[in-house]
Amino acid sequence: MVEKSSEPEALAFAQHDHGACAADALDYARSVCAQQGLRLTAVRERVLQLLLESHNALGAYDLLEKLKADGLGSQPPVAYRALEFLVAHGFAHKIERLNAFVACSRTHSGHSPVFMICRQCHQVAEAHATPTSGKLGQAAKSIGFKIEKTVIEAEGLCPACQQGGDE
Amino acid sequence: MVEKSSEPEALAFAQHDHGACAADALDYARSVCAQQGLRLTAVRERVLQLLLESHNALGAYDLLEKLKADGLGSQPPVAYRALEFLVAHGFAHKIERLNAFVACSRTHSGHSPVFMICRQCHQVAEAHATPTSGKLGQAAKSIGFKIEKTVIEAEGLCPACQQGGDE
DNA sequence: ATTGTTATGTTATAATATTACATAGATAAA
DNA sequence: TTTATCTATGTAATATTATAACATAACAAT
Repeated sequence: MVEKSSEPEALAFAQHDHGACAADALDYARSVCAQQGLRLTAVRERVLQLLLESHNALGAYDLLEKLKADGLGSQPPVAYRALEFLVAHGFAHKIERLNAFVACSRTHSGHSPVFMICRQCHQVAEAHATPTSGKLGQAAKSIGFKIEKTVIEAEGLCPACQQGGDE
Repeated sequence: MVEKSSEPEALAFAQHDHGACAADALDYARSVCAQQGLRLTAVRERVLQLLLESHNALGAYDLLEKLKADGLGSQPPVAYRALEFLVAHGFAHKIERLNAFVACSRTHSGHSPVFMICRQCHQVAEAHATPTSGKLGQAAKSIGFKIEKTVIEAEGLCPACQQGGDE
């Protein structure tokens, strides 16, 4: 498995070379797809690129507009199908709170992401947890609930927006 | 503050006297509103009742149909406004994963609910956690993110549906 | 080349949610 | 108790998010 060099959690809110961060992630996706026989088609790759270009979550219709500008399909299913692929294979995540999507910020698979959404600048940072081992996991275990997937999203203010004033 | 007698976490998946559970919750909401000068109007009370009648999450349009049958308003804003009130005051919660709503199952205020959603029977159980003290809280703290609200939703199989076969 | 499979293009429509404005009801002040 | 004010409701229109259905095209494997 190809791995990027280790990186801090919650990258989005930290200073970083975003061009390199996006390029690395795209390379990574390409190599994973090559290894697993997945087809990272033009539409899928472009959607991933678009998601990687910002640390904000993008809605399906935001993406569609950009696809249209590129001469790719402009009807909703085009975006939703690409997103479905990217999410299914861990290259992107849906932020349920926003009905929008972000590129996955890490290169490990099988992880359980948690998101921090800034309500001011709308950037979304991804960190990781093992919810089945924490309190949620304990609660589930104690009542016999079998967790298959978790949605963990915190909303609040990122460091920069706390500085800038909390209007 | 009026309190119901203590109850187990994640009530929904346990055997219980549901009629009493719903009636208690409604009484509780009435007393809180009386104390706080909140107006638990006909529409708001009916929506809460409807949510309390089932441990499944209901969509705004599900509720609207039932309101219509009662001779109450049948346009979307009627349901959304009532839900907004109930959520704002902690009598109900939105399940982001489902774009649907459940009655709050506990009588304490200021809590931070976590939900377990059965993908088979669609029942939703509410438990509680203090996310700011767990791993999410630690991650947030370490990067300086200020959490204001959390969405924690686990999807999987409830005890009954694990028995019944996992089709 | 032919066939099976997967992805895309496209139309239509479903499901969820909000804006805007008019009316009615409750509360409070005069 | 009338008036003013504020809050909630009714209603129409529309925005936003998402899917179904089916035809066409691209790819992969004989």
